[in-house]
Amino acid sequence: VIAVMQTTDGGEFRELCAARGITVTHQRQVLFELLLSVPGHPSPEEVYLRVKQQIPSISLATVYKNIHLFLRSGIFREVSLHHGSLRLELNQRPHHHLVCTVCKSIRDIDEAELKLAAIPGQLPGGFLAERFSIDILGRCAACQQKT
Amino acid sequence: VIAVMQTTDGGEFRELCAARGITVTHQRQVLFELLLSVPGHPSPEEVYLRVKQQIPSISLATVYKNIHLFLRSGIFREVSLHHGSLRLELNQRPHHHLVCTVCKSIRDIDEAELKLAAIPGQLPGGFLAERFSIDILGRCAACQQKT
DNA sequence: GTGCTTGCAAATTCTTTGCACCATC
DNA sequence: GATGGTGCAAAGAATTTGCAAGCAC
Repeated sequence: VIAVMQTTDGGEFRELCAARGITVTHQRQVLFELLLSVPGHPSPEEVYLRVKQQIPSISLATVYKNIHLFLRSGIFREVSLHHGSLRLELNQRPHHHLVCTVCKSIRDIDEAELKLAAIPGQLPGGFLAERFSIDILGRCAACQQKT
Repeated sequence: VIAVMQTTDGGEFRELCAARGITVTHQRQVLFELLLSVPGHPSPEEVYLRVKQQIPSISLATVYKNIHLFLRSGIFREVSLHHGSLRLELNQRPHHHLVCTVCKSIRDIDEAELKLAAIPGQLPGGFLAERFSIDILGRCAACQQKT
């Protein structure tokens, strides 16, 4: 399911918000339109610097609050879940991860339990692959019950 | 290739260090043995609290420095690359990521370019999968040249 | 003995929070 | 006009850095 449409006519954002019970503000509207147009995987700080060009008075706190609002309501996603700090991988067996999007817990699953295709030898941009890592995102049993 | 063997007889760590030109210190040895025995995906802070039980005088800074040393020399890994801050996913097409372990850049690759197996419907621990995300880790073209 | 490592404290970076004022419904 | 949002500044995490003293080779 694609949460965000490609068009950018402004009315669309109001609909997204209406459907989720989110108040529409000027800051949110501009932030939303900007995020649709930004390439790559920007950090909140990078986003802030860009929005600032359209709303010079906007604060970094507002950008953070609204980014989190968008993430919570499923309008945008994180690249990979941000655990707030570095996490070490100590499991030496080939495995992948079941990551809970609610509590951010990580559970390992043996590679053998997933039937995988091989990585193509040839990757775009001359990228040299060394290994790969699959995150299966969803809800752990405990967080399903809390709903 | 498994960088770390299963045995924990102490001499092994010296070999690992010798092979990489790393100085062996008491702190490093204890940290290494501890990491081999810790389950899950601990943060530096969690690791610090545990090492402290064996070396009460150890500092958090030393734990950080040595964790990074271990990561740099390939003795341990991160769960997923830590970019220092939250990163937004704005690409609305189904895709995965080519992540450079050197410069930490993220390049998208269309899902169609990878032939994938489906996720099993039944996952351990009653985990409810919503989507999945593949990181292909390696070196981007630019970082390959710098070597 | 030399050079790298440690521990401490201070500095940075990233993110969140409290609060007075303002905009939206 | 009530409710929730914004901007500011301060507080809080997470991480890094500078430096004097100590350990490894």
